[in-house]
Amino acid sequence: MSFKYALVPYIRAPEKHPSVVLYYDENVSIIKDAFPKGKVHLLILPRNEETSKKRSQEAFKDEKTRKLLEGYVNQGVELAHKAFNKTWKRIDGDEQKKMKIIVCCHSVPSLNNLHIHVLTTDMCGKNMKNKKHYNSFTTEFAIKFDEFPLKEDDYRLQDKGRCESLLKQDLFQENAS
Amino acid sequence: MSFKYALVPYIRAPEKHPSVVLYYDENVSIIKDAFPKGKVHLLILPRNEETSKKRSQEAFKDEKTRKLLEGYVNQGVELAHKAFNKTWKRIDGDEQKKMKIIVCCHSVPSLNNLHIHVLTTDMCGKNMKNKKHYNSFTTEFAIKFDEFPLKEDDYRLQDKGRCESLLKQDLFQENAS
DNA sequence: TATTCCGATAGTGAC
DNA sequence: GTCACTATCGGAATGAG
Ligand SMILES: Nc1ncnc2c1ncn2[C@@H]1O[C@H](COP(=O)(O)O)[C@@H](O)[C@H]1O
Ligand SMILES: Nc1ncnc2c1ncn2[C@@H]1O[C@H](COP(=O)(O)O)[C@@H](O)[C@H]1O
Repeated sequence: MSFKYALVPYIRAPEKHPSVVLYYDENVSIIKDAFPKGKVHLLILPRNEETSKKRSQEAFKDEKTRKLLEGYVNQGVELAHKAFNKTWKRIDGDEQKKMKIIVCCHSVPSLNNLHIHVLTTDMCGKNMKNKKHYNSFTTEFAIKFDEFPLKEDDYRLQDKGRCESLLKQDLFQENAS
Repeated sequence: MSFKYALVPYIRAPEKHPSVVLYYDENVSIIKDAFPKGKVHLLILPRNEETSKKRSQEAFKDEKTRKLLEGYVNQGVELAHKAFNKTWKRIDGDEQKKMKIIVCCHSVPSLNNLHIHVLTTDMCGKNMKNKKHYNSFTTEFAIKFDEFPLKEDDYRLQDKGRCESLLKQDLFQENAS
């Protein structure tokens, strides 16, 4: 089996991987990303076989699929917040302020099974190692979940080359003042 | 003083560097290359100031200069053989067979003072570390001493870019059968 | 096409 | 645009009372 199917076990038999799977039901598995790019990094994996085969751009054209996943996205964000707060506290002690979370799909994924990234915005996970990693979450290469469905003329529907070029950009930190 | 003049001390005052200088007289210094690319690697340095300033391509247009150096080249080869035989012996015990020696100048040198490389063909010196090193002695980038004077249309007289491109070639071993 | 140090870049192989 | 490994490539400094 190719590396491209590394997520299959968590889709097929989530019950067999309790140390990785945080939640599962008949629709999704929510797992810890094995190579986290943020302090907390989860993946939401739709279990429906047809959905899992599709690119995010195609799968989330369908409103029913989108609506179904929305609830799980909220749940994933909640899980991420909980996991983050277990290890980290704000210096100012303000527990009302919540860590920002990115919910997105890569416009050109490497793994074949549809997955939604849910990660904290710190970009300082143990496996954040290079420009490609960074840019894959901080540029338009990352399609935010709330951007779906994409407009018909969105280049990320077709132009793989342009998407890939985003990964080669210089590092840029939003809100660096 | 820039690194480009690293050889100056051995030209100006060879008597002060007995551990490096194997031979000197009023015309040349013969020294051990500080970063040998072969098991034995010597440099012949003409001491005449005008000659030392010139590129090999220009200096060896002059027959008198060539003839003067020829004798020292033979001496350098002799010294190289002696040095090599001090450390290495042929498996077949045939002492008639002598180690092959390359006598050449780099078509685009890094150090400013004219120098002739005299080195064994093993290409396995302690400081043979990269493709550039290897190709600088195994391609036309190296102008063999007996090629001088170059023909007027030899690209190595003018085309620095083409010379440099030779250094990027894939490694190739002559007589690898 | 000096050296060393260091970091970015690029190709490979993975069952 | 998986990871991990390796090779390659690229810049900067090199000096000194
Ligand atoms: N075996 C694995 N288990 C869990 N997550 C993985 C595994 N292999 C890769 N990943 C993650 O899966 C994500 C795939 O990214 P992408 O295909 O670009 O959307 C990356 O964040 C990887 O860190
Ligand atoms: N300080 C030094 N003393 C002796 N040889 C040196 C020194 N610095 C560099 N070299 C050698 O000088 C040669 C210069 O090569 P090139 O200028 O390309 O002909 C190389 O073989 C270097 O190893």
